Amino acid sequence: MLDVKILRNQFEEVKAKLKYRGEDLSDLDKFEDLDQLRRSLIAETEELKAKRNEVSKEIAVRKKAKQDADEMIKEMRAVGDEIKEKDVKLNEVEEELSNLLLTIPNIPHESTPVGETEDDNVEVRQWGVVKTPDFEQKAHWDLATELGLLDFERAAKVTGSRFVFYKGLGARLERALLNFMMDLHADEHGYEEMLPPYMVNRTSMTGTGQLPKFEEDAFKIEDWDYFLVPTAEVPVTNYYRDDILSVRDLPQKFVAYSASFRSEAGSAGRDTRGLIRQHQFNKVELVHFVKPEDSYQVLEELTGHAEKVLQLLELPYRVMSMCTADLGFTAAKKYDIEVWMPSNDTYREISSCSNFEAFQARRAGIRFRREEKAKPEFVHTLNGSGLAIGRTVAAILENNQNADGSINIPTVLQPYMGGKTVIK
RNA sequence: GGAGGAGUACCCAAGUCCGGCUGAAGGGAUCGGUCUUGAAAACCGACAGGGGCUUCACGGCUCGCGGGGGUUCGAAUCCCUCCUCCUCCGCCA
Repeated sequence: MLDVKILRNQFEEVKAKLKYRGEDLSDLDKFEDLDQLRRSLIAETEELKAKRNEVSKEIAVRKKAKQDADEMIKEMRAVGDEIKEKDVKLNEVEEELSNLLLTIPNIPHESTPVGETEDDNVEVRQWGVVKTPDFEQKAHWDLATELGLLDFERAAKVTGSRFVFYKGLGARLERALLNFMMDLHADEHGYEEMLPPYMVNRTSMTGTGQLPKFEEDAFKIEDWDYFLVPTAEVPVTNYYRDDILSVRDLPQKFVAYSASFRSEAGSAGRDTRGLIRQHQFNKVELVHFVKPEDSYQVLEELTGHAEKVLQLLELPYRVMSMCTADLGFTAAKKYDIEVWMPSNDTYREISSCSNFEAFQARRAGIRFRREEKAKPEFVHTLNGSGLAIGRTVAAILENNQNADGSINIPTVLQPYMGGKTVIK
Protein backbone atom coordinates (compact mmCIF):
# COMPACT_ATOMS: atom_id res chain seq x y z
CA MET A 1 0.00 0.00 0.00
CA LEU A 2 1.23 3.45 -0.82
CA ASP A 3 1.42 6.31 1.63
CA VAL A 4 -1.83 8.23 1.29
CA LYS A 5 -0.09 11.50 2.00
CA ILE A 6 2.36 10.98 -0.82
CA LEU A 7 -0.46 9.98 -3.12
CA ARG A 8 -2.40 13.07 -2.08
CA ASN A 9 0.46 15.53 -2.38
CA GLN A 10 2.31 14.16 -5.38
CA PHE A 11 -0.48 12.52 -7.29
CA GLU A 12 0.78 13.23 -10.80
CA GLU A 13 4.37 12.21 -10.02
CA VAL A 14 3.24 8.92 -8.52
CA LYS A 15 0.98 8.26 -11.44
CA ALA A 16 3.83 8.87 -13.85
CA LYS A 17 6.07 6.42 -12.02
CA LEU A 18 3.41 3.73 -11.93
CA LYS A 19 2.78 4.05 -15.62
CA TYR A 20 6.02 2.18 -16.40
CA ARG A 21 4.61 -0.91 -14.76
CA GLY A 22 2.33 -1.37 -17.70
CA GLU A 23 -0.74 -1.99 -15.57
CA ASP A 24 -4.20 -0.59 -15.99
CA LEU A 25 -4.39 2.36 -13.65
CA SER A 26 -7.76 3.78 -14.65
CA ASP A 27 -9.10 3.32 -11.10
CA LEU A 28 -6.36 5.48 -9.72
CA ASP A 29 -8.15 8.62 -10.84
CA LYS A 30 -10.92 7.94 -8.34
CA PHE A 31 -8.47 8.51 -5.54
CA GLU A 32 -8.56 12.27 -5.32
CA ASP A 33 -12.36 12.49 -5.16
CA LEU A 34 -12.68 9.67 -2.65
CA ASP A 35 -9.96 11.10 -0.47
CA GLN A 36 -11.59 14.51 -0.49
CA LEU A 37 -15.03 13.08 0.22
CA ARG A 38 -13.68 11.00 3.06
CA ARG A 39 -12.07 13.95 4.74
CA SER A 40 -15.10 16.17 4.55
CA LEU A 41 -17.33 13.40 5.92
CA ILE A 42 -14.95 12.92 8.82
CA ALA A 43 -14.99 16.61 9.60
CA GLU A 44 -18.79 16.65 9.58
CA THR A 45 -19.34 13.58 11.74
CA GLU A 46 -16.69 14.55 14.24
CA GLU A 47 -18.20 17.94 14.73
CA LEU A 48 -21.55 16.30 15.47
CA LYS A 49 -19.94 13.80 17.81
CA ALA A 50 -18.20 16.56 19.72
CA LYS A 51 -21.54 18.24 20.21
CA ARG A 52 -23.18 15.04 21.32
CA ASN A 53 -20.45 14.33 23.85
CA GLU A 54 -20.75 17.79 25.28
CA VAL A 55 -24.52 17.78 25.62
CA SER A 56 -24.58 14.25 27.00
CA LYS A 57 -22.35 15.37 29.82
CA GLU A 58 -24.73 18.24 30.44
CA ILE A 59 -27.64 15.81 30.54
CA ALA A 60 -25.86 13.73 33.14
CA VAL A 61 -25.35 16.78 35.31
CA ARG A 62 -28.98 17.83 35.02
CA LYS A 63 -30.32 14.39 35.77
CA LYS A 64 -28.20 14.23 38.85
CA ALA A 65 -29.64 17.57 39.95
CA LYS A 66 -33.13 16.26 39.19
CA GLN A 67 -33.59 18.88 36.52
CA ASP A 68 -35.48 18.45 33.31
CA ALA A 69 -33.44 17.36 30.26
CA ASP A 70 -36.16 16.22 27.91
CA GLU A 71 -35.54 18.97 25.42
CA MET A 72 -31.84 18.18 25.20
CA ILE A 73 -32.46 14.47 24.84
CA LYS A 74 -34.88 15.12 22.03
CA GLU A 75 -32.36 17.31 20.29
CA MET A 76 -29.58 14.77 20.71
CA ARG A 77 -31.78 12.05 19.34
CA ALA A 78 -31.87 13.96 16.06
CA VAL A 79 -28.12 14.53 16.17
CA GLY A 80 -27.61 10.84 16.79
CA ASP A 81 -29.65 9.97 13.71
CA GLU A 82 -27.62 12.34 11.64
CA ILE A 83 -24.36 10.87 12.91
CA LYS A 84 -25.54 7.39 12.08
CA GLU A 85 -26.47 8.44 8.57
CA LYS A 86 -23.12 10.09 7.90
CA ASP A 87 -21.20 7.23 9.50
CA VAL A 88 -22.77 4.79 7.10
CA LYS A 89 -21.74 6.96 4.19
CA LEU A 90 -18.26 7.38 5.61
CA ASN A 91 -17.82 3.64 6.04
CA GLU A 92 -18.77 3.09 2.43
CA VAL A 93 -16.31 5.69 1.23
CA GLU A 94 -13.53 4.35 3.42
CA GLU A 95 -14.08 0.84 2.19
CA GLU A 96 -14.02 1.95 -1.41
CA LEU A 97 -10.88 3.94 -0.79
CA SER A 98 -9.11 1.11 0.97
CA ASN A 99 -10.10 -1.33 -1.77
CA LEU A 100 -8.60 1.08 -4.24
CA LEU A 101 -5.40 1.52 -2.27
CA LEU A 102 -4.99 -2.25 -1.91
CA THR A 103 -4.89 -2.66 -5.67
CA ILE A 104 -2.32 0.02 -6.43
CA PRO A 105 1.13 -1.50 -7.00
CA ASN A 106 4.32 -0.31 -5.37
CA ILE A 107 6.32 2.58 -6.83
CA PRO A 108 9.47 1.33 -8.57
CA HIS A 109 12.75 2.46 -7.06
CA GLU A 110 14.81 4.89 -9.11
CA SER A 111 17.43 2.19 -9.71
CA THR A 112 14.86 -0.19 -11.19
CA PRO A 113 15.33 -0.26 -14.96
CA VAL A 114 12.42 1.13 -16.93
CA GLY A 115 11.09 -1.37 -19.42
CA GLU A 116 8.05 -2.73 -21.21
CA THR A 117 8.66 -6.48 -21.29
CA GLU A 118 10.86 -9.06 -19.64
CA ASP A 119 13.34 -8.47 -22.45
CA ASP A 120 14.14 -5.17 -20.77
CA ASN A 121 15.42 -6.88 -17.63
CA VAL A 122 19.06 -6.03 -17.10
CA GLU A 123 21.78 -8.57 -16.45
CA VAL A 124 23.79 -7.47 -13.43
CA ARG A 125 26.38 -10.25 -13.29
CA GLN A 126 27.16 -13.84 -14.21
CA TRP A 127 28.87 -16.52 -12.21
CA GLY A 128 30.33 -19.89 -13.15
CA VAL A 129 31.08 -21.54 -16.43
CA VAL A 130 28.43 -23.34 -18.42
CA LYS A 131 29.70 -26.81 -19.27
CA THR A 132 29.63 -27.94 -22.86
CA PRO A 133 29.89 -31.74 -22.72
CA ASP A 134 30.34 -33.81 -25.87
CA PHE A 135 27.30 -36.00 -25.17
CA GLU A 136 23.64 -35.22 -25.52
CA GLN A 137 22.16 -33.42 -22.52
CA LYS A 138 19.04 -34.96 -21.07
CA ALA A 139 16.25 -33.12 -19.33
CA HIS A 140 16.01 -33.62 -15.59
CA TRP A 141 12.68 -35.43 -15.78
CA ASP A 142 14.17 -38.07 -18.04
CA LEU A 143 17.27 -38.44 -15.92
CA ALA A 144 15.25 -38.59 -12.72
CA THR A 145 12.73 -41.09 -14.03
CA GLU A 146 15.47 -43.39 -15.33
CA LEU A 147 17.26 -43.26 -11.98
CA GLY A 148 14.02 -43.77 -10.05
CA LEU A 149 14.33 -40.42 -8.27
CA LEU A 150 11.02 -38.89 -9.26
CA ASP A 151 7.64 -40.36 -10.12
CA PHE A 152 5.35 -37.92 -11.90
CA GLU A 153 2.91 -40.50 -13.23
CA ARG A 154 1.88 -41.94 -9.92
CA ALA A 155 1.62 -38.43 -8.45
CA ALA A 156 -0.80 -37.61 -11.23
CA LYS A 157 -2.83 -40.65 -10.24
CA VAL A 158 -2.72 -39.96 -6.51
CA THR A 159 -3.31 -36.23 -6.75
CA GLY A 160 -3.18 -34.71 -10.23
CA SER A 161 -0.94 -32.96 -12.67
CA ARG A 162 1.89 -30.74 -11.42
CA PHE A 163 2.57 -32.94 -8.42
CA VAL A 164 5.42 -35.36 -7.88
CA PHE A 165 6.71 -38.13 -5.66
CA TYR A 166 10.38 -37.96 -4.74
CA LYS A 167 11.83 -41.40 -4.12
CA GLY A 168 14.99 -42.92 -2.73
CA LEU A 169 18.02 -40.78 -3.44
CA GLY A 170 15.75 -38.23 -5.10
CA ALA A 171 13.92 -37.68 -1.82
CA ARG A 172 17.26 -37.75 -0.07
CA LEU A 173 18.66 -35.11 -2.41
CA GLU A 174 15.73 -32.80 -1.73
CA ARG A 175 16.19 -33.25 2.00
CA ALA A 176 19.95 -32.79 1.72
CA LEU A 177 19.48 -29.49 -0.11
CA LEU A 178 16.96 -28.35 2.42
CA ASN A 179 19.31 -29.03 5.32
CA PHE A 180 22.32 -27.62 3.50
CA MET A 181 20.54 -24.35 2.73
CA MET A 182 19.06 -23.99 6.19
CA ASP A 183 22.42 -24.66 7.81
CA LEU A 184 24.21 -22.23 5.54
CA HIS A 185 21.83 -19.35 6.24
CA ALA A 186 21.44 -20.07 9.93
CA ASP A 187 25.10 -20.79 10.72
CA GLU A 188 27.02 -18.71 8.20
CA HIS A 189 24.68 -15.87 7.32
CA GLY A 190 23.21 -15.24 10.77
CA TYR A 191 19.53 -15.89 10.13
CA GLU A 192 17.17 -17.07 12.81
CA GLU A 193 15.49 -20.29 11.82
CA MET A 194 11.72 -20.44 11.68
CA LEU A 195 9.20 -23.12 10.79
CA PRO A 196 5.90 -21.42 9.94
CA PRO A 197 2.32 -22.63 9.45
CA TYR A 198 1.50 -23.77 5.93
CA MET A 199 -1.89 -22.11 6.05
CA VAL A 200 -2.59 -18.46 6.68
CA ASN A 201 -5.70 -16.36 7.01
CA ARG A 202 -6.99 -13.70 4.64
CA THR A 203 -5.55 -10.80 6.59
CA SER A 204 -2.06 -12.25 6.28
CA MET A 205 -2.44 -12.80 2.54
CA THR A 206 -3.54 -9.17 2.25
CA GLY A 207 -0.69 -7.96 4.41
CA THR A 208 1.99 -9.25 2.07
CA GLY A 209 0.06 -8.34 -1.09
CA GLN A 210 -1.18 -11.68 -2.45
CA LEU A 211 -4.74 -10.47 -1.87
CA PRO A 212 -7.06 -9.02 -2.90
CA LYS A 213 -5.74 -8.87 -6.44
CA PHE A 214 -4.34 -12.35 -6.94
CA GLU A 215 -6.78 -14.63 -5.20
CA GLU A 216 -7.00 -16.93 -8.21
CA ASP A 217 -3.31 -17.78 -7.79
CA ALA A 218 -3.87 -19.16 -4.30
CA PHE A 219 -5.26 -22.41 -2.96
CA LYS A 220 -8.13 -21.66 -0.62
CA ILE A 221 -9.31 -24.11 2.01
CA GLU A 222 -12.94 -24.91 1.51
CA ASP A 223 -15.22 -23.74 4.35
CA TRP A 224 -12.32 -21.85 5.92
CA ASP A 225 -10.96 -18.40 5.23
CA TYR A 226 -7.51 -19.98 5.12
CA PHE A 227 -5.07 -20.26 2.25
CA LEU A 228 -2.20 -22.63 1.58
CA VAL A 229 0.93 -20.52 1.71
CA PRO A 230 2.28 -19.62 -1.74
CA THR A 231 5.61 -18.88 -0.04
CA ALA A 232 6.93 -18.75 3.51
CA GLU A 233 7.21 -15.01 2.97
CA VAL A 234 3.55 -14.73 3.92
CA PRO A 235 3.57 -16.31 7.39
CA VAL A 236 7.03 -15.04 8.27
CA THR A 237 6.44 -11.42 7.26
CA ASN A 238 3.06 -11.44 8.99
CA TYR A 239 4.74 -12.72 12.14
CA TYR A 240 5.14 -9.06 13.12
CA ARG A 241 1.85 -7.83 11.71
CA ASP A 242 0.36 -5.02 13.82
CA ASP A 243 3.46 -4.94 15.99
CA ILE A 244 5.63 -2.03 17.01
CA LEU A 245 9.22 -3.18 17.29
CA SER A 246 11.92 -1.52 19.28
CA VAL A 247 14.83 -0.14 17.30
CA ARG A 248 16.93 -2.67 19.21
CA ASP A 249 14.99 -5.45 17.47
CA LEU A 250 16.21 -4.29 14.08
CA PRO A 251 17.50 -5.50 11.80
CA GLN A 252 15.88 -8.89 12.09
CA LYS A 253 16.25 -11.72 9.63
CA PHE A 254 14.62 -15.11 9.44
CA VAL A 255 15.20 -18.19 7.35
CA ALA A 256 12.19 -20.43 6.97
CA TYR A 257 11.54 -23.45 4.88
CA SER A 258 8.06 -24.40 3.84
CA ALA A 259 6.17 -26.16 1.16
CA SER A 260 4.73 -23.57 -1.21
CA PHE A 261 1.46 -23.96 -3.04
CA ARG A 262 0.52 -22.20 -6.26
CA SER A 263 -2.49 -22.70 -8.47
CA GLU A 264 -0.47 -21.66 -11.52
CA ALA A 265 -3.64 -20.17 -12.93
CA GLY A 266 -2.82 -18.73 -16.32
CA SER A 267 0.23 -20.85 -16.92
CA ALA A 268 -1.54 -23.83 -18.43
CA GLY A 269 0.72 -25.46 -20.97
CA ARG A 270 3.92 -23.86 -19.66
CA ASP A 271 6.63 -26.06 -18.16
CA THR A 272 4.24 -28.97 -17.97
CA ARG A 273 7.08 -31.46 -17.56
CA GLY A 274 9.46 -31.74 -14.69
CA LEU A 275 10.02 -29.85 -11.49
CA ILE A 276 10.00 -26.29 -12.80
CA ARG A 277 6.34 -25.47 -12.26
CA GLN A 278 4.61 -27.60 -9.64
CA HIS A 279 1.55 -26.88 -7.54
CA GLN A 280 3.59 -27.78 -4.49
CA PHE A 281 7.29 -27.23 -4.00
CA ASN A 282 9.69 -26.72 -1.14
CA LYS A 283 11.46 -23.45 -0.71
CA VAL A 284 13.86 -21.89 1.73
CA GLU A 285 12.93 -18.28 2.22
CA LEU A 286 14.90 -15.38 3.67
CA VAL A 287 12.95 -12.53 5.24
CA HIS A 288 14.32 -9.24 6.57
CA PHE A 289 12.84 -6.49 8.73
CA VAL A 290 15.08 -3.41 8.58
CA LYS A 291 15.24 0.31 9.10
CA PRO A 292 14.26 2.20 5.95
CA GLU A 293 17.69 3.71 5.40
CA ASP A 294 19.27 0.24 5.33
CA SER A 295 17.00 -1.62 2.97
CA TYR A 296 18.89 -1.17 -0.29
CA GLN A 297 22.15 -2.31 1.19
CA VAL A 298 20.35 -5.27 2.73
CA LEU A 299 18.86 -6.16 -0.66
CA GLU A 300 22.41 -6.62 -1.97
CA GLU A 301 23.39 -8.75 1.04
CA LEU A 302 20.28 -10.84 0.77
CA THR A 303 20.88 -11.47 -2.92
CA GLY A 304 24.46 -12.42 -2.07
CA HIS A 305 23.23 -14.97 0.46
CA ALA A 306 21.07 -16.63 -2.17
CA GLU A 307 23.92 -16.56 -4.68
CA LYS A 308 26.21 -18.20 -2.16
CA VAL A 309 24.05 -21.32 -2.28
CA LEU A 310 24.56 -21.66 -6.02
CA GLN A 311 28.26 -20.94 -5.75
CA LEU A 312 28.76 -23.68 -3.18
CA LEU A 313 26.72 -26.04 -5.34
CA GLU A 314 28.87 -24.96 -8.30
CA LEU A 315 25.91 -24.14 -10.47
CA PRO A 316 26.32 -21.37 -13.08
CA TYR A 317 23.89 -18.50 -12.75
CA ARG A 318 23.23 -14.89 -13.59
CA VAL A 319 21.59 -12.09 -11.65
CA MET A 320 18.95 -10.02 -13.39
CA SER A 321 17.57 -6.68 -12.29
CA MET A 322 13.86 -6.80 -13.05
CA CYS A 323 12.55 -3.91 -15.09
CA THR A 324 9.43 -1.97 -14.18
CA ALA A 325 7.22 -4.25 -16.28
CA ASP A 326 8.47 -7.41 -14.55
CA LEU A 327 8.68 -6.20 -10.98
CA GLY A 328 5.66 -7.81 -9.50
CA PHE A 329 2.95 -5.99 -7.62
CA THR A 330 4.69 -5.44 -4.32
CA ALA A 331 8.36 -4.82 -5.05
CA ALA A 332 10.15 -1.53 -5.51
CA LYS A 333 13.22 -3.36 -6.71
CA LYS A 334 13.79 -7.00 -7.51
CA TYR A 335 16.68 -9.21 -8.51
CA ASP A 336 16.00 -12.58 -10.02
CA ILE A 337 18.74 -15.17 -9.81
CA GLU A 338 18.61 -17.50 -12.77
CA VAL A 339 20.39 -20.84 -12.88
CA TRP A 340 21.64 -22.44 -16.06
CA MET A 341 19.26 -25.14 -17.31
CA PRO A 342 20.72 -27.30 -20.10
CA SER A 343 17.33 -28.72 -21.09
CA ASN A 344 16.09 -25.20 -21.81
CA ASP A 345 19.45 -24.09 -23.12
CA THR A 346 18.95 -20.96 -21.04
CA TYR A 347 18.83 -19.58 -17.53
CA ARG A 348 15.75 -20.18 -15.38
CA GLU A 349 14.62 -18.29 -12.30
CA ILE A 350 15.58 -20.04 -9.09
CA SER A 351 15.40 -17.14 -6.66
CA SER A 352 13.70 -13.81 -6.45
CA CYS A 353 15.03 -11.16 -4.05
CA SER A 354 12.91 -8.09 -3.45
CA ASN A 355 12.85 -4.89 -1.49
CA PHE A 356 9.27 -3.94 -0.72
CA GLU A 357 10.28 -0.83 1.15
CA ALA A 358 7.29 0.08 3.38
CA PHE A 359 4.71 -1.34 0.96
CA GLN A 360 4.06 -4.54 2.91
CA ALA A 361 4.78 -2.94 6.28
CA ARG A 362 2.09 -0.35 5.69
CA ARG A 363 -0.46 -3.02 4.68
CA ALA A 364 0.49 -5.25 7.58
CA GLY A 365 1.10 -2.54 10.19
CA ILE A 366 4.72 -3.48 10.94
CA ARG A 367 6.37 -0.53 12.66
CA PHE A 368 9.28 0.38 14.89
CA ARG A 369 10.29 3.18 17.20
CA ARG A 370 13.66 4.88 16.87
CA GLU A 371 13.49 6.14 20.44
CA GLU A 372 11.55 5.18 23.53
CA LYS A 373 8.81 7.77 22.98
CA ALA A 374 9.22 8.37 19.28
CA LYS A 375 6.37 8.11 16.84
CA PRO A 376 6.26 4.68 15.20
CA GLU A 377 7.58 4.41 11.65
CA PHE A 378 7.08 1.63 9.14
CA VAL A 379 9.92 -0.84 8.74
CA HIS A 380 11.12 -1.96 5.35
CA THR A 381 10.63 -5.61 4.51
CA LEU A 382 12.60 -7.71 2.06
CA ASN A 383 12.67 -11.31 1.11
CA GLY A 384 14.34 -13.71 -1.25
CA SER A 385 14.33 -17.38 -2.03
CA GLY A 386 17.38 -19.08 -0.79
CA LEU A 387 16.51 -21.16 -2.85
CA ALA A 388 13.56 -22.90 -4.47
CA ILE A 389 14.52 -26.49 -3.77
CA GLY A 390 12.72 -28.32 -6.54
CA ARG A 391 14.33 -26.16 -9.17
CA THR A 392 17.70 -26.66 -7.49
CA VAL A 393 17.25 -30.43 -7.77
CA ALA A 394 16.44 -29.98 -11.44
CA ALA A 395 19.52 -27.81 -11.95
CA ILE A 396 21.82 -30.29 -10.21
CA LEU A 397 20.47 -33.22 -12.19
CA GLU A 398 20.92 -31.45 -15.50
CA ASN A 399 24.21 -29.64 -14.90
CA ASN A 400 25.88 -32.58 -13.16
CA GLN A 401 24.81 -35.35 -15.50
CA ASN A 402 27.33 -37.73 -16.98
CA ALA A 403 27.29 -39.51 -20.33
CA ASP A 404 26.03 -42.72 -18.66
CA GLY A 405 23.07 -40.92 -17.07
CA SER A 406 24.57 -40.81 -13.58
CA ILE A 407 24.65 -37.61 -11.53
CA ASN A 408 27.61 -36.15 -9.65
CA ILE A 409 26.65 -34.99 -6.20
CA PRO A 410 28.06 -31.53 -5.39
CA THR A 411 30.85 -31.75 -2.82
CA VAL A 412 29.05 -29.68 -0.19
CA LEU A 413 26.04 -31.99 -0.36
CA GLN A 414 27.94 -35.25 0.02
CA PRO A 415 27.92 -35.18 3.85
CA TYR A 416 24.17 -34.72 3.65
CA MET A 417 23.90 -37.68 1.25
CA GLY A 418 25.51 -40.22 3.50
CA GLY A 419 28.90 -39.67 1.87
CA LYS A 420 27.76 -40.66 -1.61
CA THR A 421 29.47 -38.88 -4.50
CA VAL A 422 27.35 -40.08 -7.39
CA ILE A 423 23.74 -41.04 -8.01
CA LYS A 424 23.49 -43.92 -10.43
C1' G B 1 -17.54 -32.49 18.90
C1' G B 2 -19.77 -31.56 24.32
C1' A B 3 -19.66 -28.50 29.10
C1' G B 4 -17.80 -24.39 31.61
C1' G B 5 -14.52 -19.89 32.26
C1' A B 6 -11.85 -15.61 30.54
C1' G B 7 -10.13 -11.41 27.22
C1' U B 8 -9.21 -3.88 30.46
C1' A B 9 -3.22 0.12 28.94
C1' C B 10 4.34 -2.84 28.71
C1' C B 11 2.85 -6.91 32.64
C1' C B 12 -0.59 -8.09 36.73
C1' A B 13 -5.23 -6.32 38.08
C1' A B 14 -10.07 -3.31 40.06
C1' G B 15 -14.40 -1.64 37.71
C1' U B 16 -19.00 -4.91 34.40
C1' C B 17 -24.59 -7.36 38.73
C1' C B 18 -27.40 -1.61 39.50
C1' G B 19 -25.02 2.67 32.03
C1' G B 20 -23.41 9.13 33.42
C1' C B 21 -17.06 13.85 37.00
C1' U B 22 -13.78 6.18 34.88
C1' G B 23 -10.04 8.80 29.33
C1' A B 24 -10.20 4.19 33.35
C1' A B 25 -8.33 2.49 40.92
C1' G B 26 -4.13 -0.22 42.74
C1' G B 27 0.47 -2.87 42.06
C1' G B 28 4.80 -4.24 39.14
C1' A B 29 8.14 -2.97 35.31
C1' U B 30 10.31 1.25 32.89
C1' C B 31 12.24 6.33 32.80
C1' G B 32 13.85 10.93 35.58
C1' G B 33 15.33 12.82 40.44
C1' U B 34 16.88 12.79 45.93
C1' C B 35 20.14 9.95 49.02
C1' U B 36 25.05 7.02 48.19
C1' U B 37 32.21 6.67 46.77
C1' G B 38 29.13 3.52 43.39
C1' A B 39 25.01 0.30 43.53
C1' A B 40 20.78 -1.70 46.14
C1' A B 41 16.90 -0.15 49.28
C1' A B 42 13.86 3.91 50.53
C1' C B 43 11.51 8.35 49.11
C1' C B 44 9.72 12.04 45.25
C1' G B 45 8.12 12.60 40.22
C1' A B 46 6.63 10.86 35.07
C1' C B 47 4.02 7.03 32.58
C1' A B 48 -2.51 5.67 26.89
C1' G B 49 -0.59 3.96 23.63
C1' G B 50 -2.14 4.12 18.87
C1' G B 51 -5.15 5.46 14.36
C1' G B 52 -7.77 9.49 12.02
C1' C B 53 -9.28 14.77 11.05
C1' U B 54 -7.62 19.72 11.68
C1' U B 55 -3.57 23.60 12.60
C1' C B 56 2.38 27.12 9.78
C1' A B 57 2.91 25.77 14.84
C1' C B 58 1.38 25.44 20.14
C1' G B 59 -2.77 22.89 20.24
C1' G B 60 -7.89 21.24 19.35
C1' C B 61 -11.38 17.47 18.05
C1' U B 62 -12.66 12.31 17.20
C1' C B 63 -12.27 6.87 17.72
C1' G B 64 -10.06 3.29 20.95
C1' C B 65 -11.49 -1.43 27.73
C1' G B 66 -10.35 -8.69 22.04
C1' G B 67 -12.95 -7.49 16.64
C1' G B 68 -17.65 -6.06 14.38
C1' G B 69 -22.73 -4.60 14.96
C1' G B 70 -27.06 -3.00 18.04
C1' U B 71 -29.90 -0.41 22.18
C1' U B 72 -29.45 4.64 24.47
C1' C B 73 -29.11 11.66 24.94
C1' G B 74 -24.89 8.73 26.93
C1' A B 75 -21.80 1.95 26.94
C1' A B 76 -15.63 -0.96 29.63
C1' U B 77 -20.58 -1.63 31.89
C1' C B 78 -26.90 -3.90 28.52
C1' C B 79 -28.03 -7.04 23.79
C1' C B 80 -26.30 -9.81 19.23
C1' U B 81 -22.26 -11.87 16.58
C1' C B 82 -17.34 -13.32 15.52
C1' C B 83 -12.27 -14.28 17.16
C1' U B 84 -8.62 -15.86 20.68
C1' C B 85 -7.02 -18.17 25.18
C1' C B 86 -7.81 -21.45 29.58
C1' U B 87 -10.16 -25.91 32.26
C1' C B 88 -12.76 -30.63 32.01
C1' C B 89 -14.88 -34.62 28.82
C1' G B 90 -14.72 -37.08 23.99
C1' C B 91 -11.80 -38.10 19.57
C1' C B 92 -7.01 -38.21 17.41
C1' A B 93 -1.18 -37.90 14.89
